[in-house]
Parts: sequence; structure tokens; C-alpha cells
Amino acid sequence: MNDVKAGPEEEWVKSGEVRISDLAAELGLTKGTVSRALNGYEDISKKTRKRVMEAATKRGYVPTTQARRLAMGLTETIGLVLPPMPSQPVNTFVSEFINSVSAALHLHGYDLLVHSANSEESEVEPYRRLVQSRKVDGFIIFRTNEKDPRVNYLLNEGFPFVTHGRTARMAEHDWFDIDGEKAFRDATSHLIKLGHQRIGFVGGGKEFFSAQLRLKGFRTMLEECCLENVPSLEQPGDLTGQGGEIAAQNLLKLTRPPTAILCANDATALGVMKAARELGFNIPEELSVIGYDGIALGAYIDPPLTTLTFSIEESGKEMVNLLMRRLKNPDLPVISKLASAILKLRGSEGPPSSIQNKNMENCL
Amino acid sequence: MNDVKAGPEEEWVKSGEVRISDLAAELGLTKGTVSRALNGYEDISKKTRKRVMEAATKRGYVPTTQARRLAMGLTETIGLVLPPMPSQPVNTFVSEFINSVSAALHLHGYDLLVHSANSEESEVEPYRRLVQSRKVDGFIIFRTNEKDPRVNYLLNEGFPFVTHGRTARMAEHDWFDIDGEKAFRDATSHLIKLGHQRIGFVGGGKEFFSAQLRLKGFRTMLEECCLENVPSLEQPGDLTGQGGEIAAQNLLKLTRPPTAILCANDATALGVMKAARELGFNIPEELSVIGYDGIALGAYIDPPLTTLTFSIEESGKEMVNLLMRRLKNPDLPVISKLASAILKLRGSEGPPSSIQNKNMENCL
DNA sequence: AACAATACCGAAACCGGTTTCGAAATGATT
DNA sequence: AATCATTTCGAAACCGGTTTCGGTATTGTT
Repeated sequence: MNDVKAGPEEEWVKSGEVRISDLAAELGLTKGTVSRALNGYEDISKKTRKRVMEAATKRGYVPTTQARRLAMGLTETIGLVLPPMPSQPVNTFVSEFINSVSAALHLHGYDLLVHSANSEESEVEPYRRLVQSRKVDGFIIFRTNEKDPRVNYLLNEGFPFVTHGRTARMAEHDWFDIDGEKAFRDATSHLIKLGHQRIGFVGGGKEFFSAQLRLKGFRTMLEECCLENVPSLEQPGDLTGQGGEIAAQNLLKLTRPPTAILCANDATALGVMKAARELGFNIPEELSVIGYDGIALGAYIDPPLTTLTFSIEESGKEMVNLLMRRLKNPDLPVISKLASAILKLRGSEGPPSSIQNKNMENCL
Repeated sequence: MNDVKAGPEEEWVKSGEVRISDLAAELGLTKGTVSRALNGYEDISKKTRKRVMEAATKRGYVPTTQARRLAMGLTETIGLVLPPMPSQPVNTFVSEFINSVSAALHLHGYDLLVHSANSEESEVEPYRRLVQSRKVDGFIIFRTNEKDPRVNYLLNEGFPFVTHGRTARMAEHDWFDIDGEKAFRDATSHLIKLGHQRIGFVGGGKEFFSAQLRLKGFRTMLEECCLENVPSLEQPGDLTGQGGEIAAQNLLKLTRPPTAILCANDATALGVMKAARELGFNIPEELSVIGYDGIALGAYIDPPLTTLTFSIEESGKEMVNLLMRRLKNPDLPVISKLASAILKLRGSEGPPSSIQNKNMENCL
């Protein structure tokens, strides 16, 4: 199985079995010379460079990554730690994100090391281990909290990283984010234009900065349109389907239930829709629902889920760009990038059944 | 930002800045001795071992992974190449799978390198690169085809790997799989017991071995129950929602449409349900639908999708076990593990509206 | 033709560990 | 006290590359 036929001459070595020293010996040169020839140093004559290159391709020489990296003092690897996933539902985001980050890194010659978080230990522990064992040169962090221990640790350590999402210390580190505030202003505005006056909101945990910004966008637009901000219409959630269910039950059992519900993400929206069905609310006739994330499966449910969507591929690419810039020059000032989400109308929203225009003429 | 306070004595070095040579010098020992002391060699006195260990923890010494791995001639890294994701990413599976594989690998001191596949190049190219540059010791492969070029390449190369799913050469490599055949026998049996006589099937591509096995299970159970196998009730699919839609349209426009449809996966089932709704079929009264994968989203749609589910965490764990065994001893005979899926009844199936018992008494 | 400048390559150190081998120190034995 | 066996550690090679430095060989200059 792993026995190469011991023929008279080895004419077909298994790939990757030839070392730089073999190549050097074969060519009558030293390792150093071969290395410089292959790496485009100027002090190698055209003739020998050609000779070396040809021998290298002929013998199928590929440098051993570990050795090269040790010698050069870098790992060319970026770490991504998966947050603990407690039976989380609709996590299509993660795989797409990993895919795009990995692809973008590859263009720079970097690898992606994916680590899972053990929910029994501290959140920063995986990061600490990766830093201390020098397995990575930097981190891609997503699903950040406002006060994020991972960010604190890495900032304190002076270790390069980029976050997907803002944090309380966003002035101190590079970050990429979707403009959730604007997204929710847009979505709220859309509902108001449809005639909705009582709009519910199911948020994420307070610890998620992004969820707070979405709430802010919602409130801002209500205010801009002279609509009253009713506290009981703002329900906390936890970004899961179950959280959405509970929140929707609370909202729909109000004396005057909302005619539309805005959800901090699609998983929440699915839970809301489920609860609405069970309580006998027709969507979108009696209740409009809008989510956030743009998960593909939302198009297949009934009614298809209207949602705020953004390009995950762009997210990954941009974050990698920010990180590469940082690695090249750690002393550059911090930089950030805000991308926008777009409202993807699919059918889970519409005009409310009873349009009671109050004083819309003042606004818009 | 990256300046450690240059106090009188360095009492707080940034973590990971101390090398084994520093430790050796500080202790008046040589690198070799320190290394052996830390690695539990027997030729180190208890006293110096203690001294070394204490100094190591006090100074926060953690060996540089790259150096250790180079010296030991292994990478302690497993590669996982994401298949190209067409715009239809129903991949909640992928992230969960990555998570469980990564966690299992960590227990063995291994890292997970996730690589994305560029759809413009050959499928084996990423594998070839990772092998040649010696970045990984083995591979975790999933979504295998019956004739799989990746499997062919790695077998030819004698490089360790484990697949999730069987292949035409399954006798030559370790694999883990879900018993899709049995799963579909169960699901088919369940539908027949409910009274269904005309059952449709929407499969995956012929290239997917697993999808073929599911079809086989379906056919087997039909035969066992003396039900005629109607070719027009077997529709090809592509494991996407869109494929499910098209297949369902074909099935439901038949003169005698099926009263139940079995789908090769949940994405397909969602497409089937969508098409059924649009054609005016009530689920489950007029049409039962069963999927395969157990995606969490299925619980939130209306009606909740009955599906065949299995433990992704177990899959990852088992595959890692198989791979670790192989790495420890490459000459062991190939081994495989088959896990079973269970039917998770959620409501998208029920008895057909018009039960016409033909000759059920002969069977069961 | 003598000399300086340049092109080209070899030698060796280095990255940060591991592991083998042998020598010195210690302890046991007679 | 001399001999032998053990324990314990130092020295050095090694993993597979990269990079600095210096010395020839070649070329260019006058």
C-alpha cells in the first residue's frame, strides 16, 4: 500500500518526497543557492536559476511548509474560533462565512485554522492557546459582543485581529460590520409606508452590539415618522427560533397586538411566524414579519420570509483585506468598513388589514 | 501599542515570548535536557524535572508549534476541503460538522485546516496542494461521489483519509456513513403503514452514492410490501430546493399523483412543499412529505417537516476516531462504521385522504 | 596587463524545537 | 577501596528550509 516499487532506478517518487537538499545535491549546488534561485534573489545567474527551476518542476519539488514558516518566523495561518453552538438553528451563515474567508486567505497564501470553542471553558481560552503556541498570525472574530473578552485579550496582547461586528472598543481595532441600524431604518420605513402604525420588535441579547444597533434603527425611524415608541412592543430575544416564539406570544396576546413584527434575525423570525400561526394570525394579511440575515431557506417557506440580506462573501473578503493590511504593517491606524444590507421582499409583509392613518402627513 | 513597559526587571513578558533556549540558559541546562524534562523522559531526575516544570509555568513557556512539528516530522493537522457551494447553500450541516470534527481533533492535539475549493480548478487540486506542501497529515472528506477523484488521488498517493459516505472503492479506505438505505426503508414503511399506495421519490444526482442507497431503500421496501414500483414516481433531483420544486411539479401533474413524496434531503423537501402549495395540495392532508437531514429549520415551517435525522456530532467524532487510528498505524486493515438515522415525526406526513387498500393483507 | 568593480555562489548561522549517544557523576557491590 | 551498574545530563546532529556574509571568478576600466 505504501511501498514504492523498488525498481532499478526510482523514476516515479511519490509526490512531495524530494527535499531541497536532494535538489541541491543533484545540481551540485548548496541548499542556500537553490533556495535563493527559487525565491527570485537577484544574485543568481539566469542560467543556474533556469537549471534549478527546471529540476524543481521535473522532480516535483515543493518546499515543506513547516520548515519554511519556521525559518521565516511566521505561520501564514489565521485562526477562526467557532462560538459554541448550542443546537443553534439556521446557521447557514457560518459555513458560508468560513468558505469566503478561507478563499480570500488563500489568495494571500494564508491558511485558515478553524477551532471549536469548548463551552465549558472561558471564551478566551482557545485564543490564548493559539496565541501562546504560535499557531496563528491573526484572528477573524465574528459574533462579537459589546464587551468582548476576546477583543480585550487580543488588544492587551497586541495580537492582530479583525472583528465582524463592532464592540465597545471599536476605536482600537479593525472591524467590519453591516450597517444594521440603517437596515432597520429601511425595514421600519418600509412597514410604515405600507401603513403599519403598531410595529413590534424582537431583539437579540443586550450583549450583542449589532442587535442593539438594529433596535436603534427601529426606534430612530419610528421617531422620524412621528410614531409613538411603545415599550411593550419591544421584546427581548436571543437570536433563536425559540426566543422568537416566546416573544411573539407576548406581543400577539397584547390587547392591541402589533400588525407587523421586525426580528433581529431570521431564526427569530421563523419562531415568530410559528407562534403567529399557532395563535391564528395569517401572514402577511394579519401580521407582517421581517427578518434579518437573508438565509436561503427563507425563500422556501410559506409565506417566503422577507428579510434583510447582505453578501457574506463580501464580508469575508473585506475582513481578510483588513487583516492582511494589519499584518503587513501593525502600526497603521485602525480602520473599519461598513457594508449595507438590502431589504429582500419575499412576501411575509404587506399592508395591514385595517389601515388607520393617524397623522402620516406630517412625515415623509 | 506593542511596547512592553521597560521596567527595572521584566516581570511580565508578553505571553509566548520565551523560548526553550531562554529557559535552558536561566536554569543552567541545555535545550535538550529541558526538552526531555518537559516531555517526561525517564532519564531526568525528579529534582531537575520539577525545577524545569516550575520555571516553565512561571515564565509561561509554551513550545513553538511549528518548530516542534518540524522536528517531529508531522503536522498534527487534518485538512477539510469545503466543496464548492453553489448559490444554494443549505449548509447548516457543514458548520455543525466542522464544529464537531474540530472539537474531536482537538482532543487528540490535532488542528483543523479548512480549505475552500475553487470551482474553476479540478476537484483534487486543493488536495494535491495540501499533500505536496505537507500541510496536513490526513483528510476528512464529505459529500463523496460514487466515483470520487479525490478518493482516487489519495488512495493512489497512499495518503490517509476518511470519508463521510461510501464510494465505489469503499473496500480500500476507511469510511463512515449513515445507513440511508435502512432510513428510507423505515420512512417508506411508515408511509405504507399510514395507508399510502402511491409514493413518489425525489432523489439526488446519480453521482452521489448515498442518494442511490436511499433510492434503493425506498424500492426495497416497496417490493417487500408488494407495491408496484412505478418508474414515473421516481424523479431525479439535485439535493437543492429548486430541484425539489421541479420534481414535485412533475409528480403532482401526473394523472394519478402520489399521495406522499419521499425526498433525498430536506432542501429538496422544502422545494417539494413549496411546489405543492403552489399547485394547491394541502400538506399533509393531500400530500405527505418526508425529508432527510434533520435540519433545525424544518421544525419552524408549516407544517413542520418530518425528516430522517442523525447526529452530526457523532459523525464528526467517529470519523476522527477512524482517522486517528489510521494515522497511528497506516497498515491496519480498512475499517468502516455505519450509523443509523431515525425518523423524526413532525407533522408533514399523515394518512392519505382516500385510503384504497389493495392487497395489504399479504404483507406485514 | 594590472586593478577595481561586479556577478555569482558556497559556507555557515539560524529558526526552535526533538532525539540519539556518550560521558560524567552517583550509587551499589564485593 | 576498587569495580561495575545506574542515574543524569551535556553535546551534537537533525528536521527543512531561509538569509547573511564573504570569497572567487568574471567582467569592465584605464
